[in-house]
Amino acid sequence: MKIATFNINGIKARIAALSDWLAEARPDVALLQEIKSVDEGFPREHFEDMGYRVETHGQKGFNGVAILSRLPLEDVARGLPGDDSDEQARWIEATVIGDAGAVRVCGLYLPNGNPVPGPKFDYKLAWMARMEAHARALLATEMPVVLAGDYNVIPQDEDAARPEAWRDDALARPESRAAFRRILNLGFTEAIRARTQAPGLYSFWDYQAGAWERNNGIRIDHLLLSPQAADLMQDAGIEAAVRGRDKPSDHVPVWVDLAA
DNA sequence: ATGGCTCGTCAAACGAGA
Repeated sequence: MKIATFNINGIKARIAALSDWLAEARPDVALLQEIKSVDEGFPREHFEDMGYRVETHGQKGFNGVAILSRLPLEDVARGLPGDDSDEQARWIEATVIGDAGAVRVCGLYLPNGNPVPGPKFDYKLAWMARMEAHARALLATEMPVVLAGDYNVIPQDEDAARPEAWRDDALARPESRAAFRRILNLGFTEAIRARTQAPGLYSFWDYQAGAWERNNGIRIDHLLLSPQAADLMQDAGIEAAVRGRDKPSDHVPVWVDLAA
């Protein structure tokens, strides 16, 4: 079961680029962030015609997450538990029925948190505390669980081409990194880092200042595997070349392949 | 880089992103 995360930066602007990548990479599950669309505005039929079931959790203008799946889905849930007053569409999860077993898959769009300090940074840290509590509950099910998405966290300095430029940014602040490690330390395995410790692996390059051409990137899109999911991992990768195509998102797909 | 581009908005600048 190949599971990918991809922050597409607007579904309407990315139909072609996303469709091309789906057709060539053929992930079983694609977790999308920043669809920037309400549910009724998502081009559902286009992706159904490509063989994908479509589940969305959208909102007007910003944020929004979705699951595309070639495999059956059960028990779809929308919204991160822990704060009924939170209106932002940043979490969707479902159970994917694979040929060799079921996997609970969560797609997340973690808040950016800039500027620091301020209410947006407070919201980011509160959101991460809620995610930690929910991740603990998911681990207790003892199912294979995958937490995949745009974390807006640069875990370590080697995950940025210019770490000094991010030192005071919400993506690299010690509080953000500590909150990320708290989730990881519940018992999750980060898919890419289970495969390689190499520096220079990025999943985002800014549209500005020739960031892609200069390879001035950061690694902020991650897949965290529960112990039961990590035991099934076959491979993982980052599709960096997608950033160099026509009308690209500023993020690229990151994926894991599980024996499930 | 105190923001050089891109997206969505309900139609022109502006907020948000990272």
